[in-house]
Amino acid sequence: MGVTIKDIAKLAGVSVSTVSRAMNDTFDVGADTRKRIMQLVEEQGYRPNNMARGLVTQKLYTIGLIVPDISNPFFSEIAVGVEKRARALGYSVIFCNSDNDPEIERESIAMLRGKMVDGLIASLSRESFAELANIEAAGFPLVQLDRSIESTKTASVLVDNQTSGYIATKHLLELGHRRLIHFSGNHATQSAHDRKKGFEKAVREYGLSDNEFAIFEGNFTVESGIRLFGQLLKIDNRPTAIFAASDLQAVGAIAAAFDAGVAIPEEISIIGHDDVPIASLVRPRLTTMAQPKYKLGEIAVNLLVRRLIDGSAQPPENHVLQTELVVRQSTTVPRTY
Amino acid sequence: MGVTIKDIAKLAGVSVSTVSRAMNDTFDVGADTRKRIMQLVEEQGYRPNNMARGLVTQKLYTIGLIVPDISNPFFSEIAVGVEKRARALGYSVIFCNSDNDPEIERESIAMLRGKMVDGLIASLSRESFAELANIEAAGFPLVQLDRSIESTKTASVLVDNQTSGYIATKHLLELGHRRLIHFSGNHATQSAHDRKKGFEKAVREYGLSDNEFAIFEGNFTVESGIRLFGQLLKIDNRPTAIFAASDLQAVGAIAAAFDAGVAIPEEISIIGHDDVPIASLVRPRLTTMAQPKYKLGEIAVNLLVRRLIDGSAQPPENHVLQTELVVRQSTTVPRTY
DNA sequence: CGAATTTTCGGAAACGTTTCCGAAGAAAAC
DNA sequence: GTTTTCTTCGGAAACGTTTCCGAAAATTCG
Repeated sequence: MGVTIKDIAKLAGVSVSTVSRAMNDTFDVGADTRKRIMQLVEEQGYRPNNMARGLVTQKLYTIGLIVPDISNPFFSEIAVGVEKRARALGYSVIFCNSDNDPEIERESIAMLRGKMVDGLIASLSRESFAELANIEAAGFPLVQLDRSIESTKTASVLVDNQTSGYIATKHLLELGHRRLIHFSGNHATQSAHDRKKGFEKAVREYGLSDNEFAIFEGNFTVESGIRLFGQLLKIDNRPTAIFAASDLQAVGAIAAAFDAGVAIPEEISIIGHDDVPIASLVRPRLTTMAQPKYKLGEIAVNLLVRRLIDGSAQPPENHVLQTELVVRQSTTVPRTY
Repeated sequence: MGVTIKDIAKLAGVSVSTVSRAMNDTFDVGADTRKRIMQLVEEQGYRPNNMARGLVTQKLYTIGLIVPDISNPFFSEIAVGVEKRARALGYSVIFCNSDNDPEIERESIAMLRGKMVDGLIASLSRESFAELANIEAAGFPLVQLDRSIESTKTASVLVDNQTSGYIATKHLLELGHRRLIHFSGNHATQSAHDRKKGFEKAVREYGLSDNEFAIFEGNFTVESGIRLFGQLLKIDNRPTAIFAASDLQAVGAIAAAFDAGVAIPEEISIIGHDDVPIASLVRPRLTTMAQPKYKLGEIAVNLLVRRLIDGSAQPPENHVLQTELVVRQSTTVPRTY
């Protein structure tokens, strides 16, 4: 359709290869011819066809990004981190929503590979381990995002969810709470699993007995928070504090509390996880564990392009970032009766 | 790297073209040879290289998506709409954040075209009209998203922002409010412009005098809502109702109101725009104009692939969707003193 | 059974690049 | 002035497909 390298070559009266070299190499072409060529390029608005180029160089300067749901504020912030950093390095990104569905994940991976993306950044469900083994075996560059897998063969960037859960819970315990509940996240994810582990560890460490804490299984959504809070209202010996696996969940719980007329944090303290934008908007402002979301995305692409450039010379790095407790208004000391 | 069509051809003892036909056409190849080939394909895990294919067919089955900020819940919902619909139709999508920066927009468009995406869905700033003319002239398939441009040569899907602003304002007026303020959106966007128009129209229609309404210029962010509300507190003859150009802005205003101790909606009614998820989470629940976000994305890709298939046989369609007033808790009748 | 038609397939060009190799000419060395 | 070395360039192969064209084989028809 557009203007091609042949057109430029013809116009400049040189061969195709000379034009190519003029555009890529810095040597091996005369100064005046280069100038002439570049001028033509400018005039004609020539842009090399990356597909043709990719065919021979095996590099498309495109990376794939697979996340469960890009409308989830947690992932959308990661996505902008990925996109911005990628663009700065000359890459562009194809994204796919997986809905945490292993079937869609598999499909997306296959599609992306067929499209010859240079590498993949993915936040996969635990069911997709087999698929990951394939990717590894084929030597396809991959960095795991947010969700760790056991294999040490693949690069990853993730947060230390276990100590994050531990610190969140400890915050509650140190305030004096002794009846705790954890709203868990999607059990298919490693991070939900780890946060729960952290909760349990803290609770054990403080010597709480089995009837002093409980775990409500849920997922990361607002609806889950609403539902779980409703459930909580029905039990006797109501807890004085909640550790929600996500801010969305926590915000849902706060809304439900408001509607049920239970005062936050006076009657029940709530701590969330992630520090998404809503967290500081909701009243009371949500105490939460802040994830370095933007940074997660950034580091992921750093790791990936390093791998793309070095090949597999270096062993894969596994970055684990720490979260940060940000205390706002939704947690306080328990009421003394 | 992987297994190529030649390998399959060799294994099957047929020519390359036969393998190609076996995979694409439904005729022109014997039933038994086809079966043999397909079996090999399965065994060897062969997937055609889309880049090579795209080179000859000029179709990559990839579309570009340019939005100002994918972490904005409005756009992220649109994004899942386009991604899901695109995937259903066999396309994948490359996305770019433009930050409403014409420079980045230009860059992204050039990059996307070099990558030979089949078409483009974009939500561009008004400054990029010149660029659009180029795209049109080059016959590059484009559908304008959410933001209209004057040209009728390009397909578009957008909401009727003017009547949306009109209806929102009318809602306030019908409740009895007579001192109104509009928090405007990013002036670089057409939609902000149109909503403001709608506000003005309604306000004139109800015969408000110049000192009974005002417009505070801002943008679509939470911070803008907070800042503008602070500004509002300083004026005498405080308005009794606000029409905010976006929910984010409205939510910011509600938070600021909460902090300043002004009761919503008793002292000031607020209506937002978009109906993003936060709107129903915040207390009081936000009255707002619901945009069919997911649908916007869906229709955009429908329009685009229709164009991709038909070529420019059909004239470009311009879909304009209507918003819907959803009344929640943040608006009520004005207090009578 | 021969001719006409249909089915099934292979060869080759093409898509737009990059890159290897070698050649021609200019500059440097002797 | 001849040989050697650089510099600058062109030719051609290659990347992995699709698709056009034509040929061989198989089928149908009279």
